[in-house]
Amino acid sequence: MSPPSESSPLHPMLRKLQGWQALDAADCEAILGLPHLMRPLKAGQYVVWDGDRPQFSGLLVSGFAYRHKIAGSGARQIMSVHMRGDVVDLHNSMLGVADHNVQMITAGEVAMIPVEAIRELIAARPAVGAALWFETLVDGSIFREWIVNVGRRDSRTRIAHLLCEIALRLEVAGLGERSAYEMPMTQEQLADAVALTPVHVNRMLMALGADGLIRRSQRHITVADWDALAKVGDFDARYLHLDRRRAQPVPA
Amino acid sequence: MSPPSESSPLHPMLRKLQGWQALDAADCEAILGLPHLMRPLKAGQYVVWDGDRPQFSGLLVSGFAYRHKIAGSGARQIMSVHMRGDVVDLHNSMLGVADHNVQMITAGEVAMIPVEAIRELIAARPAVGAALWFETLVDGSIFREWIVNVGRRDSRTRIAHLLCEIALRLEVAGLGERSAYEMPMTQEQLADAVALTPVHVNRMLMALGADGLIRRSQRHITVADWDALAKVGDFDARYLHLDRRRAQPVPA
DNA sequence: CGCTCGTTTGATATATTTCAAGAATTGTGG
DNA sequence: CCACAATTCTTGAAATATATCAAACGAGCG
Repeated sequence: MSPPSESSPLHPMLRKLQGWQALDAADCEAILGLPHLMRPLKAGQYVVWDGDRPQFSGLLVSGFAYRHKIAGSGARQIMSVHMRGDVVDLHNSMLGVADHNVQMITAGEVAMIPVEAIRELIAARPAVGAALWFETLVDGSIFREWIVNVGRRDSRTRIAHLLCEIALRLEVAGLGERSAYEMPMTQEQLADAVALTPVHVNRMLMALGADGLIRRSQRHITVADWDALAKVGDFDARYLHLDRRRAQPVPA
Repeated sequence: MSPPSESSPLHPMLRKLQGWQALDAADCEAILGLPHLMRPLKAGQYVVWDGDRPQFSGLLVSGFAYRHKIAGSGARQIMSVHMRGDVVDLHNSMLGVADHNVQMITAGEVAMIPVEAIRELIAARPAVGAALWFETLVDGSIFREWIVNVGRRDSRTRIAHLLCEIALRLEVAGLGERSAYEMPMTQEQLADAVALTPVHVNRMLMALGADGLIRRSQRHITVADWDALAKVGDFDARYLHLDRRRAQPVPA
């Protein structure tokens, strides 16, 4: 298990948490000093299974992942998409029994942190506890927006909304620009995120292209006019609570 | 502002938090000693408006409330339903700016607790912080289930699922039995919770009745065969994390 | 270079919505 | 406590967004 360092794989998490809550030197040291095991994962591999009693909390160091559940009908519903720096199963590990799956979209690496170490950390350093809490509160806000997206927006709007969310989050994570980025998901996965059929997702992507809102070549998305796409997607970034984030040191 | 006491309106919250986390005498005293203002609210009144910067966190003491957002199309999506003992806007008040509305379904009372007092409490008493965190984690789990419900279940299943959730939560809150309870919402509100049309909700309720799964007279719901309804509703209570709750003193 | 997975397109089916109106229940002012 | 108004619930018929089924096309991979 690694010593604290600037190049620690835990660094993206530290940066993210600092966005939510002021952390002093001791807090930072404690975070970077968390014991962890680096685990390389292939595309499609599960990080947590529904029903598990996870002993570790996974921090996504590279690659993309999603949370999902399988309904009784066999249909899959994706509930969130995650990228570098996201703690992908605080929810499951804190609650004891996983109520959903976490699966890799692409290949990547996850730092596995023992739940016990996290519990001790938040007991010892309340500011870190608060930061982690905020992280889960923002996740909650995103879940709420997804309920609206899936429940009360038509297919076109729904997809445009997801394109906006991913664009913005990639930009904030330093993994692309909102105006041009690489979509990490297939259209089938997109479909399970917006609760539509892959066929229909495809048609709507074509339509958004035909209307000049986006351009695509394979998975590469170019957003011609951000404001227009946001309008079509009924996208108001407030729910991401990015404004709550404090000034950050420039990423390495 | 009230002194701590057995009959404090904050007592239902204490009981709920004790379910998530062991609290010592000092923790309990600190919770019951929280400053608060009792606010009577009429049916339909807003507790928090989307966009507000709430200075208080509302604890629902009596009556029912829900969270909702209005999509760009004007359609409303209800994201959760709340009852006695629920803290209805930790989310909004902790995040600073409300990203959704909280509105009373029925008349009721809300204890308004200053956000500052809560922040001080969690700083001073980490166990209480942990309990509140669990509360929001469980809320998050329910949000995730609702994404699935609204996204990947057909109308009949969706409604049966909601009937089960409400039944069970009423029972746990000591406000009814799962086999016979008073539905606090109109069919129009039900519709906005499951993302359907009121007309269609009505038809499906009639259908569930015709199939002998439930009986209704006005808002009174009788569940003839719980297991059958749960099966039709693809309802697996795990997401409510009730098993995490520890033994409780019998309610007064 | 052939296979597999992902995307694209077309034709048809269907669950749910929309529109409309009547019946029942609840609330309210006199 | 009644009568009227306003919700809420119920039912029917027609419209439509999205799903389903099916097949071809394209691109990455061993």
